[in-house]
Amino acid sequence: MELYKELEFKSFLKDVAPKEKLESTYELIDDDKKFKHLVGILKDLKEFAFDTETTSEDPMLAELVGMSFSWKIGHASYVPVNPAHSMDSEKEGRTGGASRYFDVKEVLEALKPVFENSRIRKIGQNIKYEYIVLANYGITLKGIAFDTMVASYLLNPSKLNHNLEDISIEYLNHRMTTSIEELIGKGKNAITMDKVDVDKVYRYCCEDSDVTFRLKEILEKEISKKDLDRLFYDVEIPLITVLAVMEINGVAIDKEYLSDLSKEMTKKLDKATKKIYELAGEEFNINSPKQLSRILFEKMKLPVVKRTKTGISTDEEVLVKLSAGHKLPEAILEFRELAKLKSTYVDSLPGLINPKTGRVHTSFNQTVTATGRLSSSEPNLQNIPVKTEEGRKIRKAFIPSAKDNLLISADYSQIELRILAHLSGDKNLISAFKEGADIHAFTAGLVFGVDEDKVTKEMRGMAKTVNFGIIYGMSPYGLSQSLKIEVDKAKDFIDSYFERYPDVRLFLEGLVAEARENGYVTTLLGRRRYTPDINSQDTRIRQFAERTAINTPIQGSAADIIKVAMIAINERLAKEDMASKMTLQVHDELVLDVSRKELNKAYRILKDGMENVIKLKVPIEAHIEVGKNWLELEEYEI
DNA sequence: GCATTCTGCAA
DNA sequence: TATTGCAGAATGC
Repeated sequence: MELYKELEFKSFLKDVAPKEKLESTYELIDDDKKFKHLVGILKDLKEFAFDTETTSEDPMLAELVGMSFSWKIGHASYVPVNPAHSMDSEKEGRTGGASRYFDVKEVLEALKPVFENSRIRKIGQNIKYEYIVLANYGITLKGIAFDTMVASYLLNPSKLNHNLEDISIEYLNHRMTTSIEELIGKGKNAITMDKVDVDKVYRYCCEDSDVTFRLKEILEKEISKKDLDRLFYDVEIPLITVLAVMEINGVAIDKEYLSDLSKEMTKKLDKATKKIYELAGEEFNINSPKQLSRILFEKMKLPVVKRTKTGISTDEEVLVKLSAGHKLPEAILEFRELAKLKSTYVDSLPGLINPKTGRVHTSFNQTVTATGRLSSSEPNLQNIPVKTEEGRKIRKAFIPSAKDNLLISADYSQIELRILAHLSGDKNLISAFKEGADIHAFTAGLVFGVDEDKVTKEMRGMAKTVNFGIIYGMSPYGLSQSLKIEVDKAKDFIDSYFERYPDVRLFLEGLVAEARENGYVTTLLGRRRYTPDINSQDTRIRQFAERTAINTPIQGSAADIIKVAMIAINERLAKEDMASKMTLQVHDELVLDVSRKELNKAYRILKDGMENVIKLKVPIEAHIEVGKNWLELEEYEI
């Protein structure tokens, strides 16, 4: 559940923000002389903002159709280019008159020394996008110095959007002028533009660079005011390049294996479907909660366990309970598992393979989560199944990029509890980690008052649930639900936990107090999340704010640590000129695609980078596995 | 076609 | 009435 997400009074802001033009001059570069002059200027600059116009939103498929540049307040220049495949533009009558398209190859050849000169500072809005587009033209963008999207995110990570439009309204009190879509029609882009369009459109492209450059001047001061300089310039900005390279690397997928798996699942699904129809006495859409409710609760008259906003719940928890009284719910559960895996992963992943590279290129989003974590989309490679046997089969489709390569996976062991030990300074928790104890068994020993070797599986399991719950700011009721015990029992459990870890309690209470006092909480590296609901009159909303005040510094510090590790590991891989590539990050796990020759070297860099780049009051441990796919990994140590 | 709801996958 | 995400299918406008 998500109670709090910053509202974006979008329409409101759009109505009140002024729309008058910025005091700016925009220039269309439409002959060779002007272009040469522009290149001459760019070469001698200390810094500039730029923006690319492309044919696709996916940078891995995008072709360049124009670029704008701004290097002083109130000015921008736009260079229209023809993508490589439509060089017959002259025949189409696109040249001559006031506008002319330049050949993309010639433009980029002239600009390459500028883009690759790290002494010229580059400013952008979502500049990871520019990095990837240019990389696909053989240009390595160097000197990335500022990203307005990332800056806006650090200033307030709870915002839903960090697009240029919204940042411009918030910090410049300026509403962006008409979008290209509004101007020339939806679905049209620069490829389909004619000469007249370009004469109109260049101003709007220039506005993007102009606004980006103006925003940088403001946002850099805001970043400093909030003491976010180190986090921004030493972590988030260097991370942009790391993420761009990971996205470009992509992951290889075993298409044939997935195709076989799909056929196998179709058969199983057919069987499950028939069984369900038989048990239900009729055919219906099993995927529809509405139709399923009719069958389960009206036709079969099974008991109602819980309700949703609009009807009766048929989720997993409910079906498990109903399984005791009837065979149908169990059959539905089996169907659900297969249908979910097939549609979300098995059948969708092949369609996301890039035809040029043969790999899947996820987006690692740097400005989405409220806590500082990354997110992954199109496809989300951070939720590939692992818990069930059927689900794990999907991991086998994730393979190295070459036949002689292997995957190395490294994951942090109990990173969030180690952070809790560090931040709280709790003696018991710290000594547990220093001794290398099994933390859940150790906790069980303390809470149940028995020696660690007397801890049963059940006791350990309960302690594990409590350890997780602590990180989420859980209530006695929450724990009682999770452990399926009485609320009083759960309360006793939590009380004895805090009795054994007294400084953890003080620390967590301190976080809530801090949120009330400052209006925000911070992570290890000073990342902020505001807690506007911490004094709400509404108990539910206030308690939710209290839980986020507890969870954010822990989850966010873990995000800080792995980000620093990623930068260090990438630097070392590059310095050693290695062919091994970082390909995935899953919150507490990194995956590298390595050649066998480099295995030991990559192992050392990975292990040392994850464990030693940041020092806590307790050791940080990374567990390393190697294998020929993401399923069949085996423990690896040198 | 787009937004909402329910559901379920991960750390 | 346990934190953070992304996405597919159904549904309704």
